[in-house]
This record gives sequence, C-alpha cells and structure tokens, in this order.
Amino acid sequence: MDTDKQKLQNAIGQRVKQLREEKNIPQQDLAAACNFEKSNMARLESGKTNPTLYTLKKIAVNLSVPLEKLVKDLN
Amino acid sequence: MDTDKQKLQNAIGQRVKQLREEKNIPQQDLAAACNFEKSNMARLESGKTNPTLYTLKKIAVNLSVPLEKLVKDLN
DNA sequence: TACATGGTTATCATTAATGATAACCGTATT
DNA sequence: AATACGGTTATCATTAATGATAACCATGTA
Repeated sequence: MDTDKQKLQNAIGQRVKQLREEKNIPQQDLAAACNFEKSNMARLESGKTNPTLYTLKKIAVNLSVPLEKLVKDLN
Repeated sequence: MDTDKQKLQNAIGQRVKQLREEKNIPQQDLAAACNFEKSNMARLESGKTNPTLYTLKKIAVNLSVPLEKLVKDLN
C-alpha cells in the first residue's frame, strides 16, 4: 500500500534530489556537507525515511535554500 | 549548552503553540486531531523533540496552515 | 468541597531515524 | 585491465521519536 506517510517520504526525497541536481552537487558532496554518509543521503532521496526537522534544516542550509522551499507543496 | 538542534526544537515548539493559540484550539484537541496523546503534544511544544516531517505535516493539516508556514523563518 | 478543563512532567516500551560500513552497479577514462 | 566517479542497496548498532499511561498543577465553577 501507499500511505500518506510513504507519499510524503517519496515527495521530500524527490524534492531534495531535484534541488541538488539543479545545483549540480553530487549526492556525496551534499551528504558530506551535512555530515551524513552518502549512503544515508541516497536512502533519504529514495523515500525510505521520514526525516526529522533538523535533518531537513541541514539539507536546506547546504542547498542554500530556505527550509520552506524544501517542504512547499509536497504531494 | 544550547545547540542549533535545540534552538530549532524550541523554535518549532513555539511556532506550533503560537498558531494553535491563535486559533483557540486546546492542546488536547489538536493532539486528538493528529492522533497524538496530549502529553506528546506538550512534549513537542516544549521543544523536547526533533519532530519528523510526517509529524509536522499532520500538525499543519490540523492547524489548517500550509506546512511551509510551520517552518518559515525558524531561527 | 468536589469536579472539570487545559496543560505539564515523568516514565516505559516500541518503532524508526540516523551513523557507519561494505559491497555493489554503470559509465568514463587511462 | 584498472581506476575513479556518482550512485544504490543491504546490514547492523545506537540513538531518539513516538505511543501510551499516570500523576500532577493551576484555575474556574457548581
């Protein structure tokens, strides 16, 4: 099944990926800037986790976008 | 100490509380609408947790505000 | 006094996010 | 062929978010 939660996870994963690629930042570079392992960034972008606010904030900072842009119109 | 993470938690807690009170919704009613226990809503509003995206989404929906409004200009 | 309302704090169990490592897959390059 | 790059997936341990319950503390009010 495809729950609301799963849809949200997929949406945020896609959003991060899209913004990252727009800026031509490799997954591993963004991961490093956020102090994540590259594997964990892949996990997030593939919608396998329900990230915490602090995780989203770190990603926003390192993508140089405001946090609200990361979560605007998800779904 | 007062880490970035802790400041963010305090900020989101205050934001939720502020929006909830503007709408005159008791803590326990918002909690119930989100399928939380009232104790857990108090915990979040007092900055004791780093909420997940899905938790924030449920709160936004039940406060009738877009998710981005919940996270805009946090600290 | 007794009761209800709105909120807080503490505690414990369970679930899931995150940290970390390793093994992979393509593609390109030397 | 070997190496590097960007990315993916699986796994395991640790941490923390969440679920749930109970005991409280005000304040108001019947």
